[in-house]
Amino acid sequence: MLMGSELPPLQWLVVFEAAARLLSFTAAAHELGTTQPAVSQQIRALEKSLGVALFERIYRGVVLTDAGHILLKTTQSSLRDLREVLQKIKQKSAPRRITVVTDFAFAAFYLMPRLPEFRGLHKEIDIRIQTSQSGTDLPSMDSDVAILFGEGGYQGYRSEKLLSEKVYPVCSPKLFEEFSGFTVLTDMVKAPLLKLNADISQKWMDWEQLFHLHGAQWQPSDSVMEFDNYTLLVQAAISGQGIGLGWSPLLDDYIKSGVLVALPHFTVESNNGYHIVQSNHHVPSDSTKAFLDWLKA
Amino acid sequence: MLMGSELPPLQWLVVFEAAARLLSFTAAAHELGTTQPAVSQQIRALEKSLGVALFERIYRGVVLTDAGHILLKTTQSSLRDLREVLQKIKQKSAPRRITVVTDFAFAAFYLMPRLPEFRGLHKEIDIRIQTSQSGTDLPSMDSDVAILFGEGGYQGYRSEKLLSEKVYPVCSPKLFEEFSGFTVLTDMVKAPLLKLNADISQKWMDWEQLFHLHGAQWQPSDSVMEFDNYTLLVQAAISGQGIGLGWSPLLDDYIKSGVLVALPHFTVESNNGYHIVQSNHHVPSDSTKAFLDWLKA
DNA sequence: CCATTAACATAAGTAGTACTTATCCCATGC
DNA sequence: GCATGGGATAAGTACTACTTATGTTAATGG
Repeated sequence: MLMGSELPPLQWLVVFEAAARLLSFTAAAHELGTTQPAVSQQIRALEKSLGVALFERIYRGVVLTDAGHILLKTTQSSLRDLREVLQKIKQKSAPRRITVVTDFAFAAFYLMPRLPEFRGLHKEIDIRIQTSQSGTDLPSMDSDVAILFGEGGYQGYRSEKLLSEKVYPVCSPKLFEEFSGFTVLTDMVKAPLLKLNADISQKWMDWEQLFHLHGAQWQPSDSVMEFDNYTLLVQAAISGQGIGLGWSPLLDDYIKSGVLVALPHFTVESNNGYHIVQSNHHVPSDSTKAFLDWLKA
Repeated sequence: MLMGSELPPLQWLVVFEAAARLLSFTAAAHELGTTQPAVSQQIRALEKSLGVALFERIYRGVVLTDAGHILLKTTQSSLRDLREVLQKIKQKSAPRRITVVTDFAFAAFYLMPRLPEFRGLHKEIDIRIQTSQSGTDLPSMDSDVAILFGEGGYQGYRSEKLLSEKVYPVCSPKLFEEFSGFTVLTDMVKAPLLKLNADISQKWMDWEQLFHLHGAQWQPSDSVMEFDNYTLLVQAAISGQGIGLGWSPLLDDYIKSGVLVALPHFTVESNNGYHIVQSNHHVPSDSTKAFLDWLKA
């Protein structure tokens, strides 16, 4: 008997993959160098262990059920990954593709603009960026390295601080002139404040904390615009709709090019920041090391 | 004997994973409900079939070799994926996480800004965006859906046009005033033209084609700035450094908010565009369908 | 310095699984 | 209504892989 959470014999999945791809038990048997009854029996066993039909038996052939389709997709990608890595190990060649997991803001404002530079240095390495809304879902990430915002110290992972959180208000040059610079904090409420929606911003600094750190009291006023997304907030700031919070160095390029103006008087820092997070159990490949060296430089 | 490209018995990998995780054959045997020699033999067989040592035998235990580390990473993620999907199928529950593969520009300018809206509609679905520099590497993508730029008609895939390529020059409002609008094409060479580096732009329209389609001759001049990355080019356009090419609707938000001004006289369209690409063999899940319906609306 | 211990390796017998061969069954098409 | 081509079933067999028993190794302690 099979235990609930245990895997069935994985050979069954190899047989299933061939049969599902070819939509024929006979053809699958031929490809696998075995016989049709062997395939038939293994598929039957797999279906029994799952309690779900994977194929519908039709006249002269089979078609996949919904469950079969779902299983095929994952089976193919997993088997392909395994085949690939086993091949690589046989040839003793290092992996050339690295996957980086991070959040939308870091990907869009920091990583993507800089990646071509890395590509210039290491043409042979292909970087895949993976972003997810459920940002810190560490256990399910099958990445070489993650770059996550937080306090650091992730259980079961090595983490290293890449950037400390450093926040300053930013606005368009036009708005900056209009108010002839903002010299005291209370000036700022004259302009609309651009704010990230609470469940998006997660651990990021918000206006309330910034005011508090400067010894001022934040009072929610009408002149606040909420955004679901940092990209949209930055766009609004650029177009002069209000004052946003800028993370250094995410927005450095925008400030350098004059699209945004920083109000450095009101800069605040915290113990949070972006961390390079890697699994304890994995030794980084040479490609990963090259990427991290470049990132830290 | 084992054929070159074939997989070894996958049970070996399950045993390997346990042994590598626990760094003990005895403990792995205990976890798997078997005996230490069984583990020892399977590891030996796996190492023999790969021709590489996976463990280094040290006093009272084992440690992973480099090859062992590499194999562990992929093995863990693949086995986790398989366990997950088999569990899901047993419970007859639909997948709730979908992975979208696309290019940097589409991700940064179109998808990411709009995703919070989708999240509002479907809180239970977690969207993962995966971008890669080797954009159209279709066979190796294990995604639910890809959104790729090109002509459509990918071998072995269903594709459906999402957006037609529609390009117009864009610049900052300031530059636009400065030249009191650009009314004829040749006006445009007065300002610096922002250009994507050839090996990045791939199939995208470039200035040469745009001039050609308007019956004008493009002559490379000094007033051209090259960029490795569309994000950087757009930043330069926003900050008034020159005229860039804007893809509709990627930059619509910027134009709507007044950060950029479009020069619609010179709009050109092509048969290229962004296509929704899905594998022929996979039936989209309900989550995927919901995402695609939202995307097309 | 030798005995003990705790890890993995090896060897050989055994048990159980899974493959093969042969046959059956069913739906279609001529 | 018979031939065809696909999968299902059944039973014997062969082979794989597990178990038990023993060997090997290296560090520790008396």
